[in-house]
Amino acid sequence: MSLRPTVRPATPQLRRRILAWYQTNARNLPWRKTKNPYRILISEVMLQQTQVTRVLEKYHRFIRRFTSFEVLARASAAEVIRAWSGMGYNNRSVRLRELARIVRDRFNGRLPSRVDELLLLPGIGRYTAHAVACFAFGQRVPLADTNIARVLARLFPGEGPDPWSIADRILPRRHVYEWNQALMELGATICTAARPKCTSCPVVRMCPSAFSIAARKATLHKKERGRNGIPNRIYRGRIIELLRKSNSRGRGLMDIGRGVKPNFSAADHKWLVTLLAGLERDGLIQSRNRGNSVVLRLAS
DNA sequence: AACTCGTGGTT
DNA sequence: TAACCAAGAGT
Repeated sequence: MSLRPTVRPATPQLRRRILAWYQTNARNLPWRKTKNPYRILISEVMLQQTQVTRVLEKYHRFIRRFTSFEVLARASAAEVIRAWSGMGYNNRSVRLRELARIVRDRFNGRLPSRVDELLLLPGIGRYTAHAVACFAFGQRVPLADTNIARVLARLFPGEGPDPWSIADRILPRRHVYEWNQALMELGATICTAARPKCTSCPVVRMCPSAFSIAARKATLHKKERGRNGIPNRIYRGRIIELLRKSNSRGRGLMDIGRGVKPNFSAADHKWLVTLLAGLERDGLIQSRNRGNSVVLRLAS
């Protein structure tokens, strides 16, 4: 019996090369210069489905205005929603404030550090829980986001569709913070979805997919039929954006509808009412009927 | 488990 | 220009 498997995994070399590459190629991102759990959490939630360049614009202003869980918990929903302007997925801002209140009321103002505790908080799923555990609390946990999933799928084709199991298998003992950041960095800057820069890749020699951009599997997904084929969330966003500017509008539904949808007609009334109910249910707005008109405002 | 939730840049 | 894409989460 041999002392080691006949086919030695290439992971040691893979780790070395990727970590070395990261050392000299890491972007200078503000959330990489702190281990403050609050700031790490804010950055990770902002980064959900949102480009780094967009987050960079808003991150500083947000944490300067809301400096801690305590401050964020004390703010009104409307304030937080306004500060979220331009970020998209406005539900995240509401959940972030709810999270801050839970941390204040039930965790003595300190963010839990364990993954299983983090997962119970609103707006925190598997990715964010692991990211916070690793980046803020230094824990040795694997990480898989869309970048890492793409990198691993190209490096290890045929190991199944679950990036988490691969990430777990190749996770190094040490330098886990740098490792997880490096995998994301590689996916974001080199191993990109559209035109991977294989000539600049530190592990091109170990990559079965090098220079063979996997034919984008025809994304079968998402109908998202709204009005005229435009998803409802677009109109939701327009309503929120309107309310960010003018706090309250006491007008007819017709006026509100015309404010967010061209050619808004009486036939769209029911649709708009449903839309507003959804926004209210999500804690983004409050609406009151006042006779023949409606008063809308951002939630308090 | 498919669907929904913004926003704006890139192709 | 229409489609795609971006540090996912909730239902």
